[in-house]
Amino acid sequence: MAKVTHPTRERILDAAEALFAQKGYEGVSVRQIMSRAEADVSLAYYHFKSKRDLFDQVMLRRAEILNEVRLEALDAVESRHPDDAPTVEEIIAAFTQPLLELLASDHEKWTHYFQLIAQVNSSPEWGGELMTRYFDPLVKRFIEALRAALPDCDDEDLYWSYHFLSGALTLTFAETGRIDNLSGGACKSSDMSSIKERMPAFIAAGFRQLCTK
Amino acid sequence: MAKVTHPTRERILDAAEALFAQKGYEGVSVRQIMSRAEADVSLAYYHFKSKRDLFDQVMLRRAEILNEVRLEALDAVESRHPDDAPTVEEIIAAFTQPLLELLASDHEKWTHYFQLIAQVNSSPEWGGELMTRYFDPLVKRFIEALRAALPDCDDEDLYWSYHFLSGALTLTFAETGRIDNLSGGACKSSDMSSIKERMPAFIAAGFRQLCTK
DNA sequence: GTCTATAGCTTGATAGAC
DNA sequence: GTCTATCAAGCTATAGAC
Repeated sequence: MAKVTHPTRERILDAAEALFAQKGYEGVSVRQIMSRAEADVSLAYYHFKSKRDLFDQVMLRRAEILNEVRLEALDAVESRHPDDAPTVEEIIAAFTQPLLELLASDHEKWTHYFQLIAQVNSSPEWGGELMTRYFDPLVKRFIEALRAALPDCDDEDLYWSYHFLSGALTLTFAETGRIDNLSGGACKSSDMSSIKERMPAFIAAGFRQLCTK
Repeated sequence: MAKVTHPTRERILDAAEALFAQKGYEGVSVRQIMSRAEADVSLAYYHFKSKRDLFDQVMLRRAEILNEVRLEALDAVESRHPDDAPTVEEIIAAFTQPLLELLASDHEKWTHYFQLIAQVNSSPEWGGELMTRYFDPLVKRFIEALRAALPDCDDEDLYWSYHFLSGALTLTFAETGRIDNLSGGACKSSDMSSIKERMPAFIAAGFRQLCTK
């Protein structure tokens, strides 16, 4: 059964997502959001309790989808290994590949969401709490899978390796244009095939280095 | 000759740095900054042209120091190799070790600065431009050193590897508390010796994986 | 569900006395 | 350099007609 959603509510969420992604939570007013959504200011408070509630709903909407598709990707990898553990590369790919597929389905909206996540993840005020709230159950499942693939690894190495992965991943999908400037145009933030070819290999090598005796 | 600095101006910069780091540029008012600095609001506009100018001066103050000490660290590594190229590990260590030393000299203030950098780096609005403005000359020198250490590496692999490093580095030094929550206390954001042991090894392995034929 | 109108407050920035 | 006082604008949020 498809979830019934109000088109206005969705338009508000889309507008809020785009503006929060660009300017941050405090950098955007409800008025600017509703102007982009082409609806009256007061409708924001009809559909949501407050600005903060609107932000939380923006975070939640795609977090649920993201957690679902990543979990499916991990399940698929594990079902291909009924008797042994998947490799580190396969597990990291199951963590990153779904992001590329979501981008392929609707680049603009998912880019906004990933930009928002990158800023939340880097925020001392919200990073620890919000990333934990929305993504911890899934991340813990991935960490368990990695532990099985790296049986000699101790917890500290595993968690720090994941942390390095998290930083590289969120910055990369934030598409800030930084690498475009630095490389003088040789690399493009939006070039997803370049990322697909390189990130899992780079990250898996890091995990092996730290987690293999 | 020591640079003459006004104590009030420095107190304003310190207060602004701490608050911008915690809440972001838009999340903080000039009044809050001046309240923390224990000075009148109007003094902000005596010492700085505008809120934005104050922000720029916060960014610049420690960027100059950071670029200087990192450059010295790279020079030191290279002067130990008059005839051959330093290793990838040595170069990455010259990039990360100075941050740990600055933290050891004044943990609180440098932590605020690194938290600010992490948020700027992840911002689509400012990340590309500001990181380029303040850090590009230094980063380009490090990339040239890495190119010499990895002679078969093509530019794209090199720049993407640096980008993954940048994400891991800025998130790690932002000390958001995320890894504390995720690991259930097994790892601590503020545990610099854990970072020192792990980050250069993780990152250098990634560089080698991508940049070695 | 959508609008007008507005309350109550905070913002960035400045003028001018001392 | 430091203060008081203030402005014009923008802010979140709500009340109430339709």
